[in-house]
Amino acid sequence: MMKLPGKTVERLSEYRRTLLECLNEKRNFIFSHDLAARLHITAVQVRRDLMLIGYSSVLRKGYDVRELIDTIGKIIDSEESMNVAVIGIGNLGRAVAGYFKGKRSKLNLVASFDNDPQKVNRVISGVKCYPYTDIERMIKELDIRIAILTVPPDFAREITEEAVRFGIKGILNFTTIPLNVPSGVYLEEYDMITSIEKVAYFVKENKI
Amino acid sequence: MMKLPGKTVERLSEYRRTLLECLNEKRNFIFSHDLAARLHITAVQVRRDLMLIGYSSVLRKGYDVRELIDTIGKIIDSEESMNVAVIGIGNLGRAVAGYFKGKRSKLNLVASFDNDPQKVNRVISGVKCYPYTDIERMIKELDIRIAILTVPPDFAREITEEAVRFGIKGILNFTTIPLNVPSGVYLEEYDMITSIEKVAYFVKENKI
DNA sequence: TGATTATTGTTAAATTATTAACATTGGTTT
DNA sequence: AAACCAATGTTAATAATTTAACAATAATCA
Ligand SMILES: NC(=O)c1ccc[n+]([C@@H]2O[C@H](COP(=O)([O-])OP(=O)(O)OC[C@H]3O[C@@H](n4cnc5c(N)ncnc54)[C@H](O)[C@@H]3O)[C@@H](O)[C@H]2O)c1
Ligand SMILES: NC(=O)c1ccc[n+]([C@@H]2O[C@H](COP(=O)([O-])OP(=O)(O)OC[C@H]3O[C@@H](n4cnc5c(N)ncnc54)[C@H](O)[C@@H]3O)[C@@H](O)[C@H]2O)c1
Repeated sequence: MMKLPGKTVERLSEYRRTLLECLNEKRNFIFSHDLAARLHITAVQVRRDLMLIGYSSVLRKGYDVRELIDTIGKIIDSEESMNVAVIGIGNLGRAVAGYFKGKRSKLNLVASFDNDPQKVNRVISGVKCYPYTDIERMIKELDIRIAILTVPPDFAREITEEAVRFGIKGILNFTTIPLNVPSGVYLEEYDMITSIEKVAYFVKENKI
Repeated sequence: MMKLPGKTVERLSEYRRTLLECLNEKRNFIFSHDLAARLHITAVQVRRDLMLIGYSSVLRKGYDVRELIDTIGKIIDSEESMNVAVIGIGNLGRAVAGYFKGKRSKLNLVASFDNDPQKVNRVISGVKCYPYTDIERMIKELDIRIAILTVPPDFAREITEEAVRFGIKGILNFTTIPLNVPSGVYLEEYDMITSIEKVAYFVKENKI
């Protein structure tokens, strides 16, 4: 399977989430335009994405929900589950940890790291917090591949550099500092302020 | 000024954040490639974006940091400041509120709403929490335009429908439910799980 | 001063992403 | 069974976004 466009990967994740909702509703088949409507995109887009992963519908009943969930899993999940850690278990870190814990079977949140003595060696939001000084050892011991970065901006660069050196292969950066990673490490950044400013801009423009 | 592409608006917000950092460092001028490097994009992209907003550099010293900050503000900020509320002041809501409070001069977080009796009528993460039942009155009284939605997924649709009816013009949706809004209302959605799954996918692919 | 260099703004080209078009498939209806 | 229909997979067209190319400008230097 050739590497998929990032946008398609994002949508596959969304398809799966939506399909899981379908299962809850005891819906076993779904048409492309139905799935599309739930996500407010076009049916063509759905069909095109599914074409890229080589999934075909059955009969004229639409896509087999369960089967498609599995197929998407085969594409976007890793074979064995992948371990994730939150670095900086402050306000945002706790929210993410609490939310994430136990959500995805193939992605396990196995640790958090912090340097606040009040926090280390406790279970916070369902996940054990280790002292940051142990990060090298724990990354190796727990085979952590992905880090969610929620430390104060000033520490983001240094911590990233270290985490990568110790074996982290993917970073989701919620700090406001753009990071540098060597090739071979995948970086995804999200800046809330940017999102809100974007909303504000289009609200303003609509008014005119 | 014609309506700018969403991507450009996002970057303008990022440029401004970076330029504010420059001011802190007492840097008063910056070259396009410098600004680009800090954000890990290309200099051409910076120049093209600035072209779109009609900003020109001075001399061969690069862009005047202070001036560019102002220019970007004129483009993406609204004339008078715009009021924002968080709906659902749980884990994520509190993180966002605490982070956002007092960050942007033109965007004021003026209220939060919740239906938990333990939370209403208290100041939480620096912002007053009102009972959800007062939302109609408060949106009007405080002239709230933008809502950040951090309620449990099951309530997202209904709350959105009401908020829009009461005058909300922009929504930043952090719930996992895709929302429907009428035209004239701007919607931005962000799904953390999707981001993490995307990271996991590319980590997996890199390995191969 | 005149050549050189660095940096810009802008047009054009390339790339990426989305949407449209349409022939195909197999069920449904008359 | 013939005509019709709904939905699909795929190719082609369109639109959006990014990158490249390059002439223009002014500072620097020999
Ligand atoms: N709260 C939000 O909604 C929000 C939104 C967007 C971005 N952010 C960004 O996310 C980051 C965290 O935000 P927050 O509100 O959770 O802040 P916070 O201060 O509540 O949390 C930061 C945590 O990092 C820990 N920490 C500090 N230095 C550390 C170090 N050197 N090593 C390990 N841990 C360390 C602190 O002890 C704390 O627990 C910030 O960079 C912020 O800009 C937050
Ligand atoms: N925590 C995260 O990092 C995270 C990440 C991604 C998405 N989300 C989404 O964000 C939302 C909130 O997550 P959370 O972790 O903060 O959950 P939470 O349960 O901590 O917070 C939800 C808040 O909404 C309030 N609420 C419930 N029903 C309400 C109603 N009808 N009207 C007004 N307020 C109501 C609750 O009292 C609570 O304070 C969820 O939809 C979740 O899927 C959270």
